[in-house]
Amino acid sequence: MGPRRFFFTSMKKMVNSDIFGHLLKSNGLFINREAMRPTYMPDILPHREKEINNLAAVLVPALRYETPSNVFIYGKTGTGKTAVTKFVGKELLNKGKETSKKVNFIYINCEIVDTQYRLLQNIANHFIDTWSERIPFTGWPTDEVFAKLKQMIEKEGGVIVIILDEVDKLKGDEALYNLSRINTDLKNVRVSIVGLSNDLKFTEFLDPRVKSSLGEENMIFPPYNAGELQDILNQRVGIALKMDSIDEDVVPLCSALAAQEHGDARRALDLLRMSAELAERSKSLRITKKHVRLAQSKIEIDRIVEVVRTLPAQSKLILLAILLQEKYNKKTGTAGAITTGEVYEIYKELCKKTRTDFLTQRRVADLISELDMLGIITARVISKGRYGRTRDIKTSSSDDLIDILQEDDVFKGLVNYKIRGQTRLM
DNA sequence: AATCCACAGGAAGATTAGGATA
DNA sequence: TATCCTAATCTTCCTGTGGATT
Repeated sequence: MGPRRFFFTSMKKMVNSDIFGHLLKSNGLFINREAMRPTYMPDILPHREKEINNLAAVLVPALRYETPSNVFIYGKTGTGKTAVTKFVGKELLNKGKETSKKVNFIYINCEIVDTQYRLLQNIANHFIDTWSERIPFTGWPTDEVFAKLKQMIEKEGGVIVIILDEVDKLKGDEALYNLSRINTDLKNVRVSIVGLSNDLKFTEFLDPRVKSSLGEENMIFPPYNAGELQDILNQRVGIALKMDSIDEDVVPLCSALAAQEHGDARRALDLLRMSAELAERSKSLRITKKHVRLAQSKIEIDRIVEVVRTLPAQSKLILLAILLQEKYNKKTGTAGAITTGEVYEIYKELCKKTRTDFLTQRRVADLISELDMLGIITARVISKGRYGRTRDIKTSSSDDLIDILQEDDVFKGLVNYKIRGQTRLM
């Protein structure tokens, strides 16, 4: 053991290994980095007092062992649905403990837990330490899990509030139907459900029985306006950052930019956090508008890179065709304006090279407009008079997307693919 | 004013994939 | 495990059209 230990300690001295220590010491701008993460739960949620009170009013019967109404809450992303419900839930639990009432509060994100089986399993496993053995990931018939769940919560007693975040992601409405009727089979315990959704039309094509029983109360969270976003950001700045580490026009800028994007508080926070991190990395003493601009473009680029990376193969081939044509045009000095037809021809060539079978032009046209909607390219319809009507296709990001496509093994050989010198009118 | 290119983009049917059900 | 259902994907066939050219 001795020599080995010596080896390592001496290594440490030899190599310039204290990279983190160096970064740790360089006094950054943060006091509490966590406070800028979207998961952070502040003690006060600005501009949501009304929503908090409304929800609390609906749930308060739980503390008297009465069944609270089921609630549906709508609101776009970043309007504080999750934060408000979690906040109220926490308070409810506290009050329950204080008054020694049996109140349970379960939060489930249906985007992750998206089938009836896993939903029931998830709820049931909340009570494992109070009673019984765990329900396995798979194997049991669904109705048996349901029966077991009822048995378990009956034993638990009291009132159980279940939060279903992103309910619209839940597959099939059977789960909701069963849950909404669960109270009829229970004596000792009351269950109430709070569903969160960012899709206003969600209930429209829901089983009417579920709709009426779950939508006893409805709440709508409006988007934040720029001023409200400023208050939220300022609150976080106070917790997260050192004094005097931020220009006073930074928060208004972040708020304004996020307000344009439907008042999404998460966006605003991400933008601010990224600005702060960029400022810190560039060893600036204060966060300035410059950093916000940088952060904004970085977020945008990150988004595009992520989207491109997860694109289906066919779309990738189409995108590559566009990129190659663009490169070719740049080299030959041909002016922009790539048409659908041109893209399709190259796309077909690429498919032959990769031994992929190609889609029809009709379909490719749809995929092109899909790429347009994702913001990777811009494709607007133009008329070239006698020479027809087509789309004018350009990549919208100046960044080199070819590198990202190259990660895909299939594309390795294609990136240097030469477009045949085609003589084309105009 | 008439023509006509090179597609856009709608409708409907076929095919496929993934999940539910027996 | 087989098969059945549904939603997404893709094809086929189609009609429509802005504006340079004739």
